[in-house]
Amino acid sequence: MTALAPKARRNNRRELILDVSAQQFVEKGFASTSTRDIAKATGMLPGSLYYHFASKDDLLVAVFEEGVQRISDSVDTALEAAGADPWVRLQAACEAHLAMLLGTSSYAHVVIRTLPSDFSDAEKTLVGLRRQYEARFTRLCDALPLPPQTDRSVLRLMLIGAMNHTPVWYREGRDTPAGLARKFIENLRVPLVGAGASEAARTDASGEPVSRRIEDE
Amino acid sequence: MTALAPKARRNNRRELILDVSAQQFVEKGFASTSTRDIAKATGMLPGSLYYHFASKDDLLVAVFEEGVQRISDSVDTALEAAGADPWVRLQAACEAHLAMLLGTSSYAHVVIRTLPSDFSDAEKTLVGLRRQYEARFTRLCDALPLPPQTDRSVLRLMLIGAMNHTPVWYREGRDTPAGLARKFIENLRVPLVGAGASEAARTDASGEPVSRRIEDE
DNA sequence: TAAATAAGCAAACGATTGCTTGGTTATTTC
DNA sequence: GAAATAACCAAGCAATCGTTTGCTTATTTA
Repeated sequence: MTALAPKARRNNRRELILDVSAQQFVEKGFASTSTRDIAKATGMLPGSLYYHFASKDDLLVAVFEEGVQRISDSVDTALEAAGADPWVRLQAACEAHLAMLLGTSSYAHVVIRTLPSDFSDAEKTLVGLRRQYEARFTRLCDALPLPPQTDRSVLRLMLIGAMNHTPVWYREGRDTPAGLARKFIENLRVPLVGAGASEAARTDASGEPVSRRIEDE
Repeated sequence: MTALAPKARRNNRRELILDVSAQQFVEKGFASTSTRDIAKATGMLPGSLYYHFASKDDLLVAVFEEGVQRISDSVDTALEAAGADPWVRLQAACEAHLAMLLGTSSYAHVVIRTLPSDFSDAEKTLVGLRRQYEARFTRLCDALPLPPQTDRSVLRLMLIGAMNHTPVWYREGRDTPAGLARKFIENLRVPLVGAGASEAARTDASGEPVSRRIEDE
């Protein structure tokens, strides 16, 4: 070894700083969180943060990276135990995603809330990280049995948009991540009835009078 | 008259300030937009803004109100011409919502992007305005012919979340608001095929017994 | 034409911002 | 036990922030 890893010597408060930052970024937003706010919550002086991070932007990138790591791990773990059915797998991924987003940790929430375009220097990094994570949903949606003309990209983006909006309205007790994931998938899933019966009710693509949903009976 | 309306005398640059503010709030975010930025873009001096608005927060509230007004009018107008079919009506509302959100004007975008909790003083005002607007979607979703156990609140919140996420990924030319609205609705609409043939393909998603979508009639 | 007022300028206030710099302490390593 | 270094303190810098205050100008109204 000798010239091996630096390996956190002694108590390293880097993690504490990250925890506090994630929480405050979610509570007040990045721009409205001052480095002094973070320092105070960690029990340090403002300048001491710069021993661990080069800049405030750098601190956000670190929180973002940790958030992507955590939510990715969570989804991957859920998928390993999810079996083979494509809809069940997608639902499991959504449940893991929502659990991270609505849970006590703030890291995933930062990933969702942060607009990469607000950080022109790190924009590519942030977009790349998020894309790598969301690739999981691309694959999951590609595996779904869907009518041939379905736009799977739009389906995926709908689902991601719906999930990432939950922090705005979610109330603990009234719902659960698992329950929401189930309802989300239930609302998107098309019952693939045998023998293409479903196409009968499909709409005319160009937006004009669409076949009615319940017309008979 | 004598004691009648104040009635904008001469050129009133209030509207210009609002336009500029809406644009910059969307571009850089509220906290990262300084009053000096806004003043410069209007050709005024920083202090002059305070002749028209009492504070920066006040300015945001004004933009927000204008945004709610515009998107509400747009949706209402679309609904007047939309006929009676519940799905067609919902799709028309979505198209109007998306057109405002993805169009050139920034007002609606501010409404979507602004987190009321970031403005504790005006939080109730902002939430109230947004709720009044979104009530339109509550009514539209209530009118849908859906399986009895469907959670219409979740359906509505899914749709709103999906729509409000579009500014993140929308690219002009590749999609249109109308096209997206159609795909969104298409993905949510369940083809009510005759005689419940669909149940065959239903699966129990997460180990919980999921009530089937289409069971009766 | 005189008084009133709408609209904005000019200049600065105090507070807060992200960050730097030089020194200090405690722990390791040799 | 000496040298090195990880981790932080103490103090402050320059820039920017939202906002205020007093004054000027141009347009209305009477």
